[in-house]
Formats: sequence, C-alpha cells, structure tokens
Amino acid sequence: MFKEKAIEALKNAGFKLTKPRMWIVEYLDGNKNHPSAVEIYDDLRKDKKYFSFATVYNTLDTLVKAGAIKQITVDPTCSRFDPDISEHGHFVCKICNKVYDLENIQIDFEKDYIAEIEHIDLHIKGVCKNCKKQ
Amino acid sequence: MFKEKAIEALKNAGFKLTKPRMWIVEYLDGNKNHPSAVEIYDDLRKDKKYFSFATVYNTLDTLVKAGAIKQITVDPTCSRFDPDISEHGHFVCKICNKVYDLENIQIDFEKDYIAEIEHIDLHIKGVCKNCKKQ
DNA sequence: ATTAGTGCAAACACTTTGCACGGGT
DNA sequence: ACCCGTGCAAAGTGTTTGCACTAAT
Repeated sequence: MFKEKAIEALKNAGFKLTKPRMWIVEYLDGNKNHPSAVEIYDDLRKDKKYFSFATVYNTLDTLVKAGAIKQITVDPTCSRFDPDISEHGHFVCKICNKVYDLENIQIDFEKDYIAEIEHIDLHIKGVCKNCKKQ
Repeated sequence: MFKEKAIEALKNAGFKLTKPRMWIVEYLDGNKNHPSAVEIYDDLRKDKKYFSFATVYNTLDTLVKAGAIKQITVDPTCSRFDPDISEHGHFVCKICNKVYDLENIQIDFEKDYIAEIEHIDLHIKGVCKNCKKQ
C-alpha cells in the first residue's frame, strides 16, 4: 500500500508526520489522476482540510525527496505528481488532457553521456480512443 | 538544413516570413541547447535583434503549429524548444541542467488507450558523466 | 524543549492577453 | 490595400520566499 510506504519513507528520511502531510499522502493513495499541486489543494480544501499553498508545495517536494512519489513533466503548464514510483510511461491526450499510465514499456537507448539514472519517463502525446470516437 | 525546411513549413501553413520569425529560425538552426523562450529572447537581444516577448511566444507557437520545431517538457520551470523534429529522447542532468539528445532509441509500449500518436519523447533524469567526474 | 513544519502575504518567473500600429504579401 | 504580425504593458498562472507562530518529536 502506498500510504504505509510513504510514511516509512518520510520517517526514514527524518521528516515529521504532520497533519497536512498525512492528508496529502492519503489523497495520493491509489490516485491515478496525476494531480497538480493546485488540484490537490483545491480537492482537499473542498474536503474541509485546511492548510496553505506553501504547505502543498513543501510537502510534495518533501515526498519527492523522500522517494515516495515522482514529479512528472508531461504538462507544460504545471508539475504533476504520481504516487506510482514504478518505472512506467505516460500518455497525454491533447483533446481531454487526461494522463494515462503506460505499463510494460521496453526502452533501449544509448548511455553515452549518462553516469547515473534517477528516473525514466516516457511521454507520448496524441489522441486517446475515447476522444477519437467523437 | 533546418532553416530552409522551417521556411517551407511556414509558407505552406500560410504564415508570413517576418524579421523576428527569421531571426528565431536562424537562431534555432543547428542549436542543440533546447533553449527556452526567455533564452532565445535574451540571446537575440544581445545580438541587437529587437522584438518583444509576445513575439517570441507567438513565433514559437507558430513554428510548433507549422511542424517546424517541437516543444519539449523536460524542464519543470519552463517550456523548451527543439529544432530537431526527428523522434528522439532527452536526458537532463540534475547537476548542470544540460539537456542531452538521445538518438537511436527503441521503445515498445502497449497502445490500449491510444488512437493517434502525435509525438513521443523519452525523458531521463540523472547525472551526466561530466558532472560525475567532479 | 527543541527544531522542523506551517500559514500568510508578498514576490517571482514564465506565459498570455488586448488593442493600436506597422510591415509582408 | 489588406490583414496578419508586432510591440507594449498589464494581467494571469503556477511556484517560491521570509518570517513569525505552531506543533511533532
């Protein structure tokens, strides 16, 4: 389960388990929407969880540093966050802007300049089958 | 040559060949730095080419629409642009922030949700050999 | 008790917009 | 001559910062 692993990761990295952090961790648990900081803030505020914008950004940064989540750059307008830290790709539909996960990717590339790999992300942009129908 | 192809693409799409557009096309010709709009603006201004920010953004948008360049999202802080429209990946060094091209990539993935592919970009983040040395 | 984390509001950086003017076709 | 493209300045977003206060350990 994501929540337990995220809490472990925070503890191991010496971070405290504060309320806003727990709310955000719970929000991200099982979330497949690749939410942005603003979406996380809005949704949790609707849910009567009160905290500031600075806290969302700080917490997301903390979770990335603790290795609990990944920051993805599919969207040119804002950073999005993914609780699924397994190596996988993303497909963005340019009509509906939904971000789909791409599992089971096979990638081969030259490592000429590369000394260390921190994270791999495959970005594909196009039209999803849902939008194509219309 | 990129410049000739870009001019063709602009003409074909019915866009005019204005001075700022030509400066930006020339600036991008052979450029491997994946520059941002701000970098393009600053560099060309240093080179005594006068035009506004709005024009950089408009022109880059126009060039993307004309299919002459690609917008890449490797950098979470800003959009970067690539005159190389061939299918290739990008490696970003988290120390020096340089963006390297990755040629000869082989990718295989499931197309379950995908009806149309517009563009594929492989993003790898890590440490480059140059920075690792130090 | 200690120190990391939070809230707030202002500042920032990148990007977009609206409208009058100027230059390519 | 027409109308797209440009310049300007202002506004819009997403994100970061500094400092006083609060709460987790």
